Amino acid sequence: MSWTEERVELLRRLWNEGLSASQVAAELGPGVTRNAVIGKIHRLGLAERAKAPASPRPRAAKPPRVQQPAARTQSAPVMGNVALAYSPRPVVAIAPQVEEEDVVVPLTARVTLMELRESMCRWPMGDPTASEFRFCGAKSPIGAGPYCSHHAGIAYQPAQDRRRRDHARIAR
DNA sequence: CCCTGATTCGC
DNA sequence: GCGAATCAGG
Repeated sequence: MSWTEERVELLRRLWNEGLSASQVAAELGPGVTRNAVIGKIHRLGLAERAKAPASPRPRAAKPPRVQQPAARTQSAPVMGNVALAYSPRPVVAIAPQVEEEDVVVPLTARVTLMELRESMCRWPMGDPTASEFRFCGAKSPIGAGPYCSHHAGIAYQPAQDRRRRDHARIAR
């Protein structure tokens, strides 16, 4: 890939939005590294941003906050074609309202590609083409394999045992 | 270990 | 110009 005008503009916008280099790189698509972004940022001379907090790590949701805004203030009605409007992914994870959904073995984290670490289970969950696509994300043994113990158990089964097993639940 | 941006330097 | 490798730091 190359730094086309569009991509540079996107780079500028995202960078000025305050996204980190790695986040910008992720938005620009696979194949773009944070180094590439940082390099370009410097070449463009857009280094120091308005605010460059040293390490704005997303804070893990802490709030036992049980207070509900009595009536959520209506957000202003959006007008016009909003389909193409840029809407940055929330930098801070939404408070994990741990629904009782997947109470199955691995207390999965459900991570995005960006959030995926080497130590996390890469078991795909859901439609890879959908934006909601996530990986299991549960902790997987050090350098053991790509999956957590639960999914490893599913992935690596003796051929016989696997015959005609329930293939329905791909996302599990 | 996770991450951040900055710099260098061969290509 | 580009960006991987590296550095320095939280």
